[in-house]
Formats: sequence, C-alpha cells, structure tokens
Amino acid sequence: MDGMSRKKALLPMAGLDNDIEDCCPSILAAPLDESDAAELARGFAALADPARLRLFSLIAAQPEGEVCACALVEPLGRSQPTVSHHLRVLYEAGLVAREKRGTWVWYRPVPGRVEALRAALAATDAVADLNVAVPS
Amino acid sequence: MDGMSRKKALLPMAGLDNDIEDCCPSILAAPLDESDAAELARGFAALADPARLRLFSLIAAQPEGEVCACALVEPLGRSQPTVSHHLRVLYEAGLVAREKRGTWVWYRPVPGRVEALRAALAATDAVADLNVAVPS
DNA sequence: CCGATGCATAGATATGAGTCGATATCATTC
DNA sequence: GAATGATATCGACTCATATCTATGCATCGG
Repeated sequence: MDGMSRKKALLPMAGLDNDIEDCCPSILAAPLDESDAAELARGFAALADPARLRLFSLIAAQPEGEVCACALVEPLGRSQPTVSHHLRVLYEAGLVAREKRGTWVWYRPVPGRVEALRAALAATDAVADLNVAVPS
Repeated sequence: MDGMSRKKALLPMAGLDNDIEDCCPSILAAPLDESDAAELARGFAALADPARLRLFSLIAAQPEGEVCACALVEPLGRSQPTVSHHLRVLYEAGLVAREKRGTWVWYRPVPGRVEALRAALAATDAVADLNVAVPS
C-alpha cells in the first residue's frame, strides 16, 4: 500500500515523525501538555501488550525485512482473528506498514515510528546528567 | 506487584552503565519470549496513559530532581486519589522512586528503568541498517 | 491530646481492551 | 462461476483500568 514512504510513512496517526529534533516531545525534558501526552500514550499503548511486542519483534526479526501475516499466527500461539487484531493496532499506531500482495498481506516495521517513541524516552545530555546526579 | 521475579532483575537504579546489549531485551533484535514480552509490556503499559506521562514528565522536569506529591495534583488537573493511583502505577513499574519525609512523599525518576525501556526500542547498528535499508 | 493536613486505600462505576468463534471479503485456482 | 484459502470484521464475553467520592492513617502544630 505505500511502497515509497520509507522514512515518513503517511499512516494513520502520524504526526510524531518529522525530524526527530523538533517533532518528538521527550517525557524527560519538560512537562508535556495534554495533547503531546495523549499522542505519546497512544504509541506506548500499542507496545503495552505482550502479544503485540512479540508480534512486532517477530516482524522486525525477519531477515527479508518483511513477513507474511500467515507466518505469524502459529508462532504467536493465538487465534488468527486475534493476530489480525493486534496487527491492526500496530498498523494504526504507525509501528508497522502493510502491503497486500495477492492473497497475502506483508508486514514490515516502520523504524521512524519506533525511533520517535524511543526519542521520547531520551533525555538531553544535560537532563540525563541532572537525573543521574541524584543518587539519593 | 510481583516485585522482581525476573532473571535479570531490572532493579531500580540498575543497568545504567551496563552494555545495552546484554542488559535489556530489544524488540528489534530477535523475537521475544513470553516472559521478556510480559516484562516489557508492563513497563510500556505504565507509560500508556496521558495522565501518567504528564505526571512523569512533571517529576522528571524538577530542577531539584524530586518533587512532593502535593505539587502534582493541581498541575495534573485530577483528583488527589487519582494522582495517587497513577503515582503508584509508576512506582510499581519501577519508573519512579518515592521517599516519605514527614508528612510529604517525594518522588523522583529512576533513570535506569527509563533507559531499559528505551533500550528495548533501540536496534543494534546492524539491525538498524537492515531495517532502514529495505528500500526494495 | 486535637484538629488540620498530606497521602493512601476502598468502593462504585463507566469505559476500554484482549480473546475467540462465526462470518464476511477478496484473490487465486480449477 | 464455484471452490479454496488468507485476512479482516463482527458480536459477545471477560477482565482490566481510569476516575470519582468517601474514608482511613499517619504526621505535624498547637
């Protein structure tokens, strides 16, 4: 379905992936406003389930960079509708891209989205020093 | 409240200077097992709520490195019991430490825990290259 | 002691989320 | 066009969670 949106996938719930510097709020730098918090919370919520984490790690671990949905049901050990549901959540969170080729649907990770969430947990050096320097 | 039944106990304040590779599982490197997935999911679940994200960012933004719970109710705009509940979730997830001093309870972030979650979203260079280089 | 204050807990309620079986949709194949 | 097979959606069930009010439990200042 996209085929050329490599770094900035035009996906539902985009908005975090501009340039990492000025797009992604960090929870360590300054108090978040409600809007940023809600956006980030949606991203983390997509990762807040063991089934989805395993699903994502299965997709990300593919040497080919993508995987057919049919290859995910058995290793996850859950029903096909449940897997489909979780894939949808990951997709709507912008964490994976999907492409239908014939009968099969292929999923691959969207690195930029993961990076944005990771950046939200990253402190600037100054803040990191400050926090680390509070031993007790 | 399971404390830590994990093999590589993500102790509060631990894991700071360890090599990221062998301290924390990454969802990008290899498929997670159920146990690692569950542990990570608990961490992300604690961040999957706007109120908690704002709460954590408020705590992390304190120049003194810690903050009295009493100073969090008003900026969060929720009832005191609700704030207390969210602080408890953050605490049980290992994201904040708390210390009762007299009447007040002081909260401060646990950088090691945030770092562990962040590391879970970090790819090794090899994997990152692989993923980014899927231009097909 | 006594009342006031800060925080946690308990109970109630509403909403959301994970799961599955059944079914619909869509492309391929015969 | 019918049959097959891979995914997605639907409906229902259960469990979790976010929120509030009311209450309990310490601690501090008289």
